[in-house]
Amino acid sequence: MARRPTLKDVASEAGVHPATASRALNPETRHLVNDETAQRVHQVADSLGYQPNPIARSLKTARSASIGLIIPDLTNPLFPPIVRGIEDVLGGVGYNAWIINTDNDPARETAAVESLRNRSVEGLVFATARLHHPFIEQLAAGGTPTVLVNRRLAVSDVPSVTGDDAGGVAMAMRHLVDLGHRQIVHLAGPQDLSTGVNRLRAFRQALEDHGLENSPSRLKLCSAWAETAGAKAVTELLDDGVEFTAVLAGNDLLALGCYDALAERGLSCPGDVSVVGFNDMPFVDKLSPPLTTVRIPHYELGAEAAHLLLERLRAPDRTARSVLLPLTLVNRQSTAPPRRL
Amino acid sequence: MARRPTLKDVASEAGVHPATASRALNPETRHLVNDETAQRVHQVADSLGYQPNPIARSLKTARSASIGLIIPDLTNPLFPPIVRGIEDVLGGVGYNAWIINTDNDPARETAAVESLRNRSVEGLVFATARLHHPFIEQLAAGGTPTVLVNRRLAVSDVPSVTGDDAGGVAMAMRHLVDLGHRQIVHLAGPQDLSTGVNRLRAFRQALEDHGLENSPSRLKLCSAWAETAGAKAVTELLDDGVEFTAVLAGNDLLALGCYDALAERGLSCPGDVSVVGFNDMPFVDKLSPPLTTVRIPHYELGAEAAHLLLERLRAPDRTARSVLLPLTLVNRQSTAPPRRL
DNA sequence: TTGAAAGCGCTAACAG
DNA sequence: CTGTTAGCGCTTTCAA
Repeated sequence: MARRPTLKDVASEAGVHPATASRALNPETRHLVNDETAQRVHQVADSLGYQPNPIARSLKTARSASIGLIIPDLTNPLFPPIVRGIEDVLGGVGYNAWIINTDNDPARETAAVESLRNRSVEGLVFATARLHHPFIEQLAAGGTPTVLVNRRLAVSDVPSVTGDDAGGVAMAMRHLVDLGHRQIVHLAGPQDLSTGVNRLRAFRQALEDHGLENSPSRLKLCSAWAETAGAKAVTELLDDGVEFTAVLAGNDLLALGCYDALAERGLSCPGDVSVVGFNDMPFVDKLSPPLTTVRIPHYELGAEAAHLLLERLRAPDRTARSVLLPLTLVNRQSTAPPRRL
Repeated sequence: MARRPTLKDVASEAGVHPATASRALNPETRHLVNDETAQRVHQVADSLGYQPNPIARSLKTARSASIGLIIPDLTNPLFPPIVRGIEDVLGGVGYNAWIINTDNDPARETAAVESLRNRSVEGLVFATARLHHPFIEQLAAGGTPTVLVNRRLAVSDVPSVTGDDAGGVAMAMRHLVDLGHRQIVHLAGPQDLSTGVNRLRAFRQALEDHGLENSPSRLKLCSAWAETAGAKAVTELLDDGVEFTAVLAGNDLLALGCYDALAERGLSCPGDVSVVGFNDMPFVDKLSPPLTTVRIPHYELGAEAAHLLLERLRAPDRTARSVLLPLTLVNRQSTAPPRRL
């Protein structure tokens, strides 16, 4: 197999110095070279099938046209669309992403970031942010271009791209109230994540806005975004005799658990209890009943995060900006007017 | 921010030549150096927080401790487990993967592979293989270490890791026959993919094995692994008055379409028609009825593919070997004895 | 506008 | 066992 041509090959074939060939081939520096020469170099490069060696370039420039993407777990259906959004935008400008799964293990996170830095990644996108996340804060404070996606930090100027949870909850609650519901419970997600606390906060706000009683018994804190946690919460609610006609689940998995618990007690959805989820995961439209849920534009979240990061790379001194993407209520069959008044 | 220490820093701090430091730090060559010296070098490296620069190493060695992984689309729930299986195994030996989504576009595939080679990836894993796939065949013939996962080529010695479709279909068919079904239709997937043809072939074999009539009318070729294709196929079957009591769908998406078509015609599953899927995608246990399906161990497929590739990298001359992983039937509620005899 | 020269950080002959 | 030397392929001063 013939050795791949190098810049030197192109240069000698075109009768110029390698430095000139480099300048001619690099769009950034092409203007420094005689137009005619540049064209010749390009022709030779094409005919030889020359492809620059990104490794050599990285070594010299300490840049790599790549970024690191840190996610909890690729098999969680939330993340693939985010990843694709990021990759599609990056790909458009010749960048690539290294994807790391941390399984929410801080040790893996730090190790991964260390190894990414050795690879000279130019920036980092985290989908793993907890409300208090010293590691990320340090990194960002240390000047590493960093963007958060899907989740954000509690107080910080690290730019983030997230869904407008407050708006989403408000829509969901209005929907339930419009249907006639007055006794609504919330299955809140982990309170160390921005999504968990923001949705809970918005739930309380909505109760107030609609003049509904803010009864502590109508709130369940779930320690994980998991079906079992949702089922457990609803079972306890039922056992405690809490009255409710609707459930706002912190996410779709919790809503799924809710379905399970309801079914186990012989309660029908939406006949006895309406349920609203969050995320619009794949296939929740295939449940029975199809789940009414607040859709988060995950692909767009990723795309926007990539844009933000690229912008930071180009203009590091521009002030950080976070973006909130609008959510939409997907109205399916798991919500209906309450049976009892 | 202090410059990261280089090998030279470590060497001078330890009072040795950089080459010695290199040998001491690299496990492969550590035995070439005095034990005492090596220890000192390691200590200095630790205290300085030295991390080798993989880019410089790659440039020198033309190896990169990374491989390329070419998949159709990360948002298809089939692939994330495969990816994780691969990454987990590779990670264990210090390797990483570049993930590329092709969206089944051959042009993107060739472009991606080209760019991966520029990055000196040491091998390639394809999850995009079609039965006839000249590009992959050329690559493998050209000496690029290549492994296929999930799908394989028609005739070729390119090693692959796939599920045992024949065995899976046999199990599913036996299950249906044991329930009493005699009129079984197959929704076959795309016939340019090994999965599509292998399952169809196994279906025919099973008909023969069980002494069932091989009626052409009981077969529908679907042009895509998509819900709409499955729905269309079943609707046509019904319109044509074909008699059947069970459907073996080529995959879960096709089975989903089958559910839709059945529901639209007011037929119940499994009361009127039993349905078996393929893959055991996430959440098919939440459908109503929960889908009986043939489970493919996607994570293990990925892990095995990574092992195979690593082995090829270590011993390129060993003869290529393909592996077939056993499938299991997940018996849920979409199958039952036929109503009519 | 182009060439010369140096060097990014590392490893691999080769000598000693 | 260790040091010397050279160079992977590219970019970037600096000088002409």
